Amino acid sequence: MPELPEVETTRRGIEPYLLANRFSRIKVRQPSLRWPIPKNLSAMTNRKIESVTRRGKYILISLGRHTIIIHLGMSGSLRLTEKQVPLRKHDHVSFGLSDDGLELRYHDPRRFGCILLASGDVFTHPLLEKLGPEPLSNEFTSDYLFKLSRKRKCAIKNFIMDSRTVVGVGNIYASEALYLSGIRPGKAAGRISTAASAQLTVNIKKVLKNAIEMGGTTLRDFVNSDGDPGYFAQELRVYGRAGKPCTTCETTIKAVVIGQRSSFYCPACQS
DNA sequence: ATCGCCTCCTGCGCGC
DNA sequence: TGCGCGCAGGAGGCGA
Repeated sequence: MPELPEVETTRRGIEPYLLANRFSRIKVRQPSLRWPIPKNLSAMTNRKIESVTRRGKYILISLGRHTIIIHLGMSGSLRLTEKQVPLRKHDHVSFGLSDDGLELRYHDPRRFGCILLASGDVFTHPLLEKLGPEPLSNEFTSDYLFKLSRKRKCAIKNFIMDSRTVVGVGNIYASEALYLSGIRPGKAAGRISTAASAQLTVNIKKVLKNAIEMGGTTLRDFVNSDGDPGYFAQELRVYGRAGKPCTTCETTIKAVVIGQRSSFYCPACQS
């Protein structure tokens, strides 16, 4: 389940190899991802790769007029390998690079991810146009979060995981940020105080920044690595710790399901 | 407009 | 040790 930090780490890992390079061959083996891979993806060869950016959990590879949009879903990864390295099961797409004998491979056992193609302004693509601010940007402020949450009855955890509110907050970091902010995940978004909203904004930024920094340490040898920056060894305070003692007060951590997703909190530290 | 449920898919963990 | 079942999970889409 790549969350934003894993996606950003992947982006940073592949960027140096892609920039100013070209795809010499694009081979699609399994086109059935979340949406079918467009047939003309394979035609996107020999175009200069102008940038490798990220919007939310989408990796954007700009080829000038066209942009390849890649989402890793929950089991996807992108790895660089030498072309002669045998394919693994679930290596659905290979992007051969022209310069250096390397290949970018999209691997996704559960196929919840997607690879799409946009032409023109990628930010008007339906998947991108309604996205909220980047969590680490100056646009994501406590004031913004507070105002947007007014009169909202949904759980605060669902609210911060909604990409229209803010992008890139996945299930793990939502639980962690709410813990650090002393807010119960099931609390109605509209009932969050200004102080809690400020805490939450800061802590969302904090957990994501921490994880990205930890990811940075895995960037060495991105080529032929296991391609899975995966879950950084960041200490998780509540996620997956149901039944274990809270690291602050030793109260037993509780698990609840909110919006079909497992959520964890300390009944004493969070209200 | 907002909310909550459903869906896609495979690997894994658990229970027997 | 082996098998089968059920669950997890990002996020768009849809029905209420």
